[in-house]
Amino acid sequence: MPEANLPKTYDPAGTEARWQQAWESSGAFHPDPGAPGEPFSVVIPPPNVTGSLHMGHAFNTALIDTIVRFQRLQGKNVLCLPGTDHASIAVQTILEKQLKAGGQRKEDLGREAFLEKAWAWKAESGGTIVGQLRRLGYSVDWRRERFTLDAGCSAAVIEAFNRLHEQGLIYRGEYLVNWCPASGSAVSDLEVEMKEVDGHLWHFRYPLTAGAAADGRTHLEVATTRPETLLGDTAVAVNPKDPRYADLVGQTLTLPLVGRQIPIVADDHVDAEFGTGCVKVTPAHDPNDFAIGQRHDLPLITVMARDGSMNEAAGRFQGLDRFEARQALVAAMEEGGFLVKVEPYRHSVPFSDRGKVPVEPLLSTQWFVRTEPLAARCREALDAAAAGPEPRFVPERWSKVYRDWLTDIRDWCISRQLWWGHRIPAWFVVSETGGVITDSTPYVVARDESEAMAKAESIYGTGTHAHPMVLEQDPDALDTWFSSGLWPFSTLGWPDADAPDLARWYPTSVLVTGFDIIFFWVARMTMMAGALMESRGDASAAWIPFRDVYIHGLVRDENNRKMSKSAGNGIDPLLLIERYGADALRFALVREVAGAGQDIRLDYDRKSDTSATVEASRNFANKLWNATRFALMNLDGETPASLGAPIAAELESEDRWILSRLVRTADEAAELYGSYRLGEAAKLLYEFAWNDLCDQYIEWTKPRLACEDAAARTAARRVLANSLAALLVMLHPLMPHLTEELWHALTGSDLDTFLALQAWPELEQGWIDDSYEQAFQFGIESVRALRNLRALSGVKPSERLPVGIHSGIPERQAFLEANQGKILRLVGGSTMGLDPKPTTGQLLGIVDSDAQVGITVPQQSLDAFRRRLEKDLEKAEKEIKGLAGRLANPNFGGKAPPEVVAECRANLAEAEAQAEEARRRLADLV
RNA sequence: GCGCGAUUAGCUCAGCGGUAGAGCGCCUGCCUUACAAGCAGGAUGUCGCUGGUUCGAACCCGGCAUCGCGCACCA
Repeated sequence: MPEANLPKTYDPAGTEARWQQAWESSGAFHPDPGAPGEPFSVVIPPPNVTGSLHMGHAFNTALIDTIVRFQRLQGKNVLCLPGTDHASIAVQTILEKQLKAGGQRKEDLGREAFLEKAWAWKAESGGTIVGQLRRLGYSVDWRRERFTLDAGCSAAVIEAFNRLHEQGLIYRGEYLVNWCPASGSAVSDLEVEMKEVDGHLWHFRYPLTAGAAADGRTHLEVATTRPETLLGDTAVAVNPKDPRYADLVGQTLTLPLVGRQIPIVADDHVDAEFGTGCVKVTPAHDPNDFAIGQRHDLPLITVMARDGSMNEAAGRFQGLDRFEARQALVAAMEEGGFLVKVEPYRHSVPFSDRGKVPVEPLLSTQWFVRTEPLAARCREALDAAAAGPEPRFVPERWSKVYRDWLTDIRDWCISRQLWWGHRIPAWFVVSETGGVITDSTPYVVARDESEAMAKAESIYGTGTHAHPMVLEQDPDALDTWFSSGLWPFSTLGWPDADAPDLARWYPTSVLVTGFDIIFFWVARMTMMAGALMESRGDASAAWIPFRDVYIHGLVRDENNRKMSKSAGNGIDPLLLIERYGADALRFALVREVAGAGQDIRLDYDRKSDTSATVEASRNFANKLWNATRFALMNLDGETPASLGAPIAAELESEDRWILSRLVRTADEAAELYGSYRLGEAAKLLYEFAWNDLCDQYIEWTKPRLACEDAAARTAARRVLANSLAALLVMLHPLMPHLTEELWHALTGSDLDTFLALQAWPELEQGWIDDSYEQAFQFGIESVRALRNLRALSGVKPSERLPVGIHSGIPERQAFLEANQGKILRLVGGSTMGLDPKPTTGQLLGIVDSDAQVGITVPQQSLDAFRRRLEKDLEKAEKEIKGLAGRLANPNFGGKAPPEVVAECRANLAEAEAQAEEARRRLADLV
């Protein structure tokens, strides 16, 4: 519990743990779908259970939690739902690596034992992750925590697969897929990363079957970066417009080493300008060649096995690994006189994201999602929604990236030859094909085995077919992103259309995620929703699973590299939390965010595990701590509630000023938070708290808090207590633990009442007042000018000196008379004169053209003072020159808006007056 | 090749038509009892280069340069 006397420095560790525990055990963030309040919902991007969280997760968490905590303060019925992702291929890769280290393969364990291991891994990693998320103070509903492979999500996957299949949106077929030999699985296009590598371009001679052409040519020359695929060549292609080869099209070549006769075909794909203009065509091993093969009805010859070695079709190269085969083949070609030359060649090679090896385009029978109809629906929602694009991207530019990807999209290969994941709900009728699964084994898609059996019976259960009917479920698993694509509705209870959470919180309010998974995840979710949630919709796109998509940048390290586990430059968020506190880390991350979703850079010293950025936020936390400590010391047991709201009649200058600033800040902060400009909200509140409340208000009001006059003291207490309480509420989304702690200390609220569930401050708009703000600003500037003179004078700070301030403006004079005592205290003055006449022994300074200040000093430090005056003069003269130049331009007077011209004139007069004043002072000095 | 972003104080970044700001760092002085994780005062910039639009450009438009990212790729 908050201590009556707060210690001098804030210690986050105990405080944070205490409130995390209190929030969770009280169910503070466990919303009731039946409760009132506008619904606001977020499902968090589920982290992969691949180990522990990195800074990117902490960043994402800080942003989401700031948003949902703000919305809670707005009185909405907020659901923030947490969970984790089973990360099929990533986790399986980790586990297989572990097995390999122990000299085992997954086949040695068997499917069941392997899955047990995987679940054990999930339990450990998931536990670590959830622990880390708790340490950040995430205000999610842990009672609704989900896992993409839990019973509910699995049921959703089966249902989704069946419905998509029924709609003709899932099909099975043999196509060229990206095969990852390391994982032993197909992967999708998105899981392939193009990398530049230094390779070679081998030029080969393919002899004409006819011996020699009319012009005497005996062969064509082709070039390749992958000689081993030669064994699967079934044609050589040239451009149809290429005059060099026009007469050869239709003839055949003899494929070296193999002896196969392959045709010369004409195809537009071939660039006549590149190389010799002849391309070898290997339809079974290259996507472009596959397309050429389709157009020319070429045979497909697969020469490679799934482990990346050469197969029986490779003849004498069979059994060799694909890279060994390359060497062997080149050697054989050279020996046979078919090698023309070898050039070094830098080119892009597709690599598997997970396996980190080159992927092999391979013919394979897999399951696919037909994406175009789904993508079309998403594009329509983006372009045609009456109420604006759905979803709405923030920043908007990402919608173009999203749309472009949904245009010309290719079908999505969803089957994976993996064990860890959702097993595909399809059953092969193996009794039809001798007990084994082949590409031609018939299958049924069903919700479970008994439904599958019933379906199979109805189709194959008659007459000629084998009995008894034997089914075997497809051994393959689904792409992880298939279940992730259902996340916004599977977590809310889908496919139960009547699930209360689904009814209340779907579609979700905002999705907050990094741009790197727009394709993987964001687009998959909208596509899935288009097929499965569309029935919800009326005319509008109510099925789109989130209204807004807030895209944030990546966290980069001190060298501007993306922080990632694989690069080894990640920073464990817990390290920084332990050193500075979760609030400091959160505030630092959010504060770094610029408006446009730029990447953020977190500076970090790896030797000492320190970060200047986070430290600055920690210091801010400590500042708030001490401001509250100061308030408590002066409130004498009173609270904002017991004191009541400030009363206009008893307010002094600084009260009116801080209240005006407070209301403005609250309005602006609400606007910024609500429009996802979180970094700006953080900076605004930081400045208000530190500059306005602490540096100015508290300092000006100290004399009243200490004075004998009970009425004056109470007035000051009211303003201080209320301003601070409002500030703590406004900062709560950014620094939840600290503000919860301080708010309890300040308000004396019960333990089971939470700041997290309070309302955003309701403040009197009437407190906003420009004239008070201006008058007080004059006070601030006068004090600064006097302090500056003192600093120049070299007089000991402890020595009190007579000061003078002069202004010709009645309001200012009134302000000065009313605040003499406070000003004297702030500048270390002994007496204050309001006399305009400079006297000898005074150092004089300028506030503006109206106001001058002076201090009386025993000995003047004339050199420093002169330098200051010269500098003032120089500055004023420079300004005069600029302003006069502008005014002298006849076009300026004619075309610029009158108020700009007037302002310019006023500034000129001001600068001239200041210059004049400075000259006079300089003359006096001599 | 197509597209996107960045280029502002020593560092990290705001600002996006009226003559430049913050944090950190730096200089000077302060343990002024809320806070030295602090206070006060101060210094620091041909706003990447180059044309143009405008009375006026860090900001708008056209080039160029450098860095970074995405997509597509020619064997």
